[in-house]
Amino acid sequence: MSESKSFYVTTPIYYVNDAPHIGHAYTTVAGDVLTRWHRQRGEKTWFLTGTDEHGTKVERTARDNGVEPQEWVDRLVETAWKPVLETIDASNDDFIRTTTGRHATGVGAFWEQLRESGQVYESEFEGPYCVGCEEFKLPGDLIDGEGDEKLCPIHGTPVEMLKERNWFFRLEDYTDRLLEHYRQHPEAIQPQSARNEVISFIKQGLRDISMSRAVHNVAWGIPLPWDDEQVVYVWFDALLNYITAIGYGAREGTPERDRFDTTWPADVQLVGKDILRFHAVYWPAMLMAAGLPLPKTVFAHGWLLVGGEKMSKSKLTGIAPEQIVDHFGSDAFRYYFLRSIQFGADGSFSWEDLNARYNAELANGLGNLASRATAMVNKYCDGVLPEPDAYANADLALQDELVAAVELADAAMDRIDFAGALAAAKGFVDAVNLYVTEQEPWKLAKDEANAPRLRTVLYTMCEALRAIAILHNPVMPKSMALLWGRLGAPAHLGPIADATVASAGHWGLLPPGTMVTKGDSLFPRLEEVE
RNA sequence: GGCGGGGUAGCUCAGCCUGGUAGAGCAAGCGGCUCAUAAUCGCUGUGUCGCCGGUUCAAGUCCGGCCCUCGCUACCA
Repeated sequence: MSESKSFYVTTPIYYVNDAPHIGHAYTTVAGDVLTRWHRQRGEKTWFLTGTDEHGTKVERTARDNGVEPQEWVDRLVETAWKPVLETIDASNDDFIRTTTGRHATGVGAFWEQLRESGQVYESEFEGPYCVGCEEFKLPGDLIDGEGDEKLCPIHGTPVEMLKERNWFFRLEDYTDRLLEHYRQHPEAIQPQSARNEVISFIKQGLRDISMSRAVHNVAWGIPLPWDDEQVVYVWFDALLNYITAIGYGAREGTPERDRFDTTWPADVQLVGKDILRFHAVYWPAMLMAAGLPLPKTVFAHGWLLVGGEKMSKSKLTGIAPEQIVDHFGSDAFRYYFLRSIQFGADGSFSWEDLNARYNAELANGLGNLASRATAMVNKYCDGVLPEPDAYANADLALQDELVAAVELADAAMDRIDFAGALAAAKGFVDAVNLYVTEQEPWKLAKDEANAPRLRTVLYTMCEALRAIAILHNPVMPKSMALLWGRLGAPAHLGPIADATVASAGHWGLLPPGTMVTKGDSLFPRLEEVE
């Protein structure tokens, strides 16, 4: 079995109880674009997303809504989470839910294995407990009362220290191994700032951590195979989705096992910086404990800021993806967030900025260029792509710029630098617009003697657009497929999804004679919103 | 408190590692062009580069101190 390994990309699994907002969509889009780019390099890929569905909160809201937890999460997944994937045009290969059998089986097997190898042991967890909430509280969530007293933030009543019997994972044993791993693999946590935080956290020394909860406190979870009074604590259930989804634990010789062998380890695991520690400390320690390879890169991206603050429901700054997509379309949504925010840093979102960038770069830039080219081929050549005459210096210079742009974009994608890749692509669009203005094909068309030159210029424009379509296809698959069709490319070059990144830089692949059509604007100019 | 980001043009940001007295895009103004989605192309920036001090012939750029802001500092996503 030496089948090639897939380039494996994951998003976090989203907590079903949350309302999907553009922050979730941002992560998913990033994963989708990264995957599509690698797919267009001709690599085998696998892109996973899904939902995290266990825990107290889900259990409680289900009860509040008068339904069983399973019914509740089924409803949320079908009405909220899966539709978002359609909205943003995600091309995930799979969708994992933590309440499904394939996940639960894998989780049980995983922890059973760790228990057998002595890495899980029984002990007591002690923490602040609120009787009103009937649950343990986080020290950081408590509010100060009189003296040393701590109060429950919900009930305002004093919490009491309570003990609970739990199973613990020997996290402490991995302190040095994790530090050593990150020393040897600086690319394993990106960006650098995220890596620093994780390393300084680990350097404090790790402590063993409770990986289960008593059923009488949290019933909505995956039971421990060896202790029916305990369920797996949500994080130690959720993290495992990345391997259960691709067949972890499947028997040798099965297709599932095959999938696992050719997919794990993940190449890029995208996470929001708020859940970095779980992914860069607990998760790799768990994998080490199970003798599995570690993900190559965990990339923590920043938050979307609205009005300078982290988006939040309580401040009513949570924005649903549809709000944007309904007006601008999924392609523009995808383009905007990846283009205007340095991946890894926090980024400001504003409707004004979105609108401005849409009009400047998509409508006036790329879209208008497509209009110019297709309109002129129709006007001057009856819609038939002309055969170019001898190339002049300006044409050759543009061809060189294309080669450079493809290289820049490809290298940027290797760094998971979406903004860099799109900047390179935009640079080429600008170069082509300038080329058109300087070559003045509309003047050439006025004199029959210039017909050969006109043909060359028109061909160059369309061929440049072919490359532009490929370069932007991972980000804007819908409109680039349209553009591909307008150029008459499908009949000769096949679907755009099959066009490789490398072929974008090979000049002259679009054969003269194709039918070029004008069509509606790819990105119509839009009025200000809000 | 400790650690880590960030503080640069009206807005969003790059530059700082490898010092040479400041850049991009957007917005605004003027001009060119007319194939195109009133689009495109060119020209136009007097900014205390958070503050103070130091090193240097020369400092957003290196060093020290300070201020503001965001985040991390163990079992909440």
